[in-house]
Amino acid sequence: MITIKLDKTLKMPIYEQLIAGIKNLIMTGKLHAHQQIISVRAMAKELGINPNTVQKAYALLKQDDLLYSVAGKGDFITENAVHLKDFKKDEIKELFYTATKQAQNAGMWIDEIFTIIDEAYSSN
Amino acid sequence: MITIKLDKTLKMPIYEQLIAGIKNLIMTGKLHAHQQIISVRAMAKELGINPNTVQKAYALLKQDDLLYSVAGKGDFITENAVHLKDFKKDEIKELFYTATKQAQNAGMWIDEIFTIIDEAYSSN
DNA sequence: GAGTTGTACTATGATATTTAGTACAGTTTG
DNA sequence: CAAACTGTACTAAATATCATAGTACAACTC
Repeated sequence: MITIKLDKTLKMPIYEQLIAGIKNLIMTGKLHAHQQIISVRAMAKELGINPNTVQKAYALLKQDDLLYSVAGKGDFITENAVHLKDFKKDEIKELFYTATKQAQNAGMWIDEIFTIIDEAYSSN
Repeated sequence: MITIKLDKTLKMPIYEQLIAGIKNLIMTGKLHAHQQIISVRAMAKELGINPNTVQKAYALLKQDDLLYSVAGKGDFITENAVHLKDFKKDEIKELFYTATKQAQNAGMWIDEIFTIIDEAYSSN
């Protein structure tokens, strides 16, 4: 059973949370190439949101070449999705960059940062 | 001359960017305790935005006990602002945590992360 | 007294998000 | 074949957030 967490109280729009959730399922291998993804209407029902919101997320994923649709059948994961980790790595690198810059402004030492990373990496 | 960068094209609201900018000025020592901050109207004029937007930012900073106002005189930096770095550190720690988790999902090794941090920390 | 300060309103416009409902062509299933 | 599914494309409405515009008032400075 595939589960995606949504938090309506967050500022982040539902469709973005859904996209992030699906990307995560792909990266963690829970969704693989050519596998069919749950239908727009079924996903909406399962998450308790509007089908239009799901469709928006799927459309954007299709635009990013992570999903392709077969008329009348459904949506499937693309081959290209394998490279998601590579694209994601660039985004993550940017995350670390801005976080590090903020840490410097806050007067943190690099060893302090390393300790945090170590702690986060080891924890489950 | 104190400058704060605003980018209207960003998704982040102007008032939040302003708050971040002021916090940064405090943390870098460009604004110190009991120092008067530029008035609501003057700040608005200088940044080319509406006074109401500045007021919103100031009100939130006051709520966070980083500013206090003296009727008829203006707004000033609180003593408490000295501890901004400590609060900020907790937020930054959270940033590193989520980034590290995402990095793990993307299949990055901890050494890879350390290299990025090192690079970011050394660059200006 | 004139000009400044913060603060408190009302009102408006723009935009983004989400939901609701309807419709249609293609495919699968019974 | 017919019913039930698929993605897709609309219109419409409700809601929330953000930013702007304008006005007003009490307190303070010069």
